Amino acid sequence: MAVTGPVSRRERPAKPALSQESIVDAALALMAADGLDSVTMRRVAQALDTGPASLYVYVRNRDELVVLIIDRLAGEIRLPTPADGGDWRERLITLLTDAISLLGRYRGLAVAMFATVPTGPNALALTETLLGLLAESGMSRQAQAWAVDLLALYITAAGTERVINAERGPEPLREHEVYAGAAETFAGLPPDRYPHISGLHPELTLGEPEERTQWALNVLLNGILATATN
Amino acid sequence: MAVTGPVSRRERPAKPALSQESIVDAALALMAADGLDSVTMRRVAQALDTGPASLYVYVRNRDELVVLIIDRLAGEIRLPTPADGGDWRERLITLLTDAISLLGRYRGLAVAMFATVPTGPNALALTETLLGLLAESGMSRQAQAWAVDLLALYITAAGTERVINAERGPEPLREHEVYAGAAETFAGLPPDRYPHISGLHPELTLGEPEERTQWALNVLLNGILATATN
DNA sequence: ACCTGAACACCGTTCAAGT
DNA sequence: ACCTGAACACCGTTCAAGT
Repeated sequence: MAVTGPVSRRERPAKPALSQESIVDAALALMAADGLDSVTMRRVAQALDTGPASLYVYVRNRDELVVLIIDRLAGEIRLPTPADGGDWRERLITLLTDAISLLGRYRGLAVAMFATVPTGPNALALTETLLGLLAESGMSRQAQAWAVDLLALYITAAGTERVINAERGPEPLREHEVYAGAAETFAGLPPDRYPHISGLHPELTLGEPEERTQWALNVLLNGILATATN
Repeated sequence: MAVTGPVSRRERPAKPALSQESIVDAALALMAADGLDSVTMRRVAQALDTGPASLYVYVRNRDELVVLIIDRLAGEIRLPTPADGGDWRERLITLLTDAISLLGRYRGLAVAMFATVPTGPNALALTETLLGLLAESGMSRQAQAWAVDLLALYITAAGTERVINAERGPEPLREHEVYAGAAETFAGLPPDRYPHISGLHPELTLGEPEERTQWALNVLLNGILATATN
């Protein structure tokens, strides 16, 4: 019958060779499904069909793995080119909006970015692009420098707020809980003790996240253009 | 000799009665010394001379304990009264600066605030005060509502950046590492690939944190006043 | 009702031993 | 050099059993 020999035995999907890249791949799959908290050394190892100790050959520790994940995801943001048209401000707002949306797509990503100064190649390319757009604005050099920091701070912070929407998990989205919870708390407050909070109903809970973000980005750019750096 | 009986035997500092308050007290002591990560149920229990299971009588879980800690710390911020003088803008900036400085004093606090919508009494009092000041500004009602959110987002984010300074731990402050690290990374970058980053030296790393914060707060307020809410 | 010892189901990281 | 089983030192939370 069939010749015996180095037959390709049917196996589970071929165990991928261990490498820094394959480790980040596996981590990213966990991240996409269940957020950064689910990216444990043990679970990443399990996904790669090995033990946790094996990962330490390619990665110093979990923090370094997180840094690698962040830079990989930073690479997913499309950087605008001059060919895209639009003035610096339009292109900048598009870029920042994209970044916030990415940060909101992975639970735990935005929070993790506060703990790290992103210096990976993709993060640097992003900073470079950001600074290029700001350089076109005509603002002072010091304003450009501080602006890039402030904008990075804002998109990271805004990203943490968006994440609630992406909730999956066992129980079906908590989005309702959170929003209703906040609105409800404000609504149920005694007006004599909290006159301003009560009085600002319904404005406090009005507006879609996207609308509020666009407003905030315009606030930042208008403010930066209007504020002296000394 | 001495009368025997209900003598006060020399003991270690009297074991305090367990209560939600004593638990938060113990947690806060750990927090002040080593940051939020060091506030584990097991260590809090140990500080109170009991086992971790005992805490669950007074606190649903660790998350609830963190919420209680946050509100307790929110109570430490001095709220300005009309007697303080100054217009709304001055008083607002003072309040926000104080909040950022508090958030920077406890490692992990600011990051934790992103995970929770603070609805404790002290946090609400802070929001009420903030809205009161914004109400004096003459901006639209919608702008007031969105502004309080944006300002809260900013102070929390700014708080996370400050924390590095408060580093203690075994190894003596990493402050140098971080700052030098960032400056060094930027300085060592190939100018042909990163012309804007390289070209913006030394502005990128210029300015004390306080100076940058004051600029950012003015950016936010100027921007808010200059940006329509629709 | 309040408290707790012991257990359960996890973590990150190290290290000696294998190939 | 690369890989790994087993261990170490931790976690949060639960639960049956005590008072």
